[in-house]
Amino acid sequence: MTRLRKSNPLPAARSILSRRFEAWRVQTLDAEHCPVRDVLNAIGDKWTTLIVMVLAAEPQRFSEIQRAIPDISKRMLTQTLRDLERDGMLTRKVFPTKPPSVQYRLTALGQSLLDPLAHLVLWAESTHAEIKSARRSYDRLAS
Amino acid sequence: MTRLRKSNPLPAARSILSRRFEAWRVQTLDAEHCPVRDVLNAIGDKWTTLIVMVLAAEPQRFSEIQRAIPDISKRMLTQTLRDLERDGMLTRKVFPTKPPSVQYRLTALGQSLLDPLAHLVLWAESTHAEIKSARRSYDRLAS
DNA sequence: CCGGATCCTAGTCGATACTG
DNA sequence: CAGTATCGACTAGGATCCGG
Repeated sequence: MTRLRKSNPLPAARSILSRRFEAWRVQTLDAEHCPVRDVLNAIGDKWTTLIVMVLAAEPQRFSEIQRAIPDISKRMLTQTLRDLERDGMLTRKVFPTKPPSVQYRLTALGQSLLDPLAHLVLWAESTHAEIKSARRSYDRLAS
Repeated sequence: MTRLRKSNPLPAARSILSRRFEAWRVQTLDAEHCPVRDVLNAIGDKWTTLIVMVLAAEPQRFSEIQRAIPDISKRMLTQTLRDLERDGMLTRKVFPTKPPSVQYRLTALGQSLLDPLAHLVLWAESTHAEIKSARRSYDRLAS
């Protein structure tokens, strides 16, 4: 019975982060209280990160956010803002003007998300071309 | 007609990253070729990041990955692995043994994702308690 | 201006059964 | 062992109408 030997480790740098992942992996990944799953579930949807990034520089009003993200519907903007408020990522302040106006502002917790998010954005920008290229190759072979 | 003044900027540090976001915001966010949307769409699903993290330390076989992520179905594991392969994040190597065995290994591109991902994981772990607490408060008020 | 309420569709995901 | 195929449930998300 032919069997694969224990697969050899990746050639180069097993960074500290890699080992961190290993430690993480043996941890609770099975449960619903896994932080990673919970967080990814929260920010992995279509609009959350975009909204957080729009609010990064300064607080914005509902309609300002909507203008910044042209193709979001009011429904999803409202819902996503509510979820973010629920998670303590932003505060919602109503000004009793006429017509009313509502300002959304990142909390300290929300701002703390900007840093890891920025790393992801930079990675996205720097690898986007390569990913698209890989996709084209793959699809070309599959055709 | 009462109208809100231009909202005042956040008190503290407008970091370099914040300004980076501002620059990013004026850019193409409207289109489908926006890198951020594309990438978030790719890694924002339920399993992608978990699989990448499982493969972080060393290449793994199909069933090894499945054991590491107990509640993933074969269907989703296969599909997510295919998507990752298509995006050039990992390579798939079939050993013509009997029964067959397939090894999945992160490419350099896939490994480059580990770094931004690690930041996100650390953030998730360090803020998870606070987020859950915020959620409880919110839900308590809504009840 | 800022939503809430409702309806509806398209995609995501899981369960199960089957194959080389 | 490592998948594929098919079905059906669930849900994210869009369109539209309405209201303070």
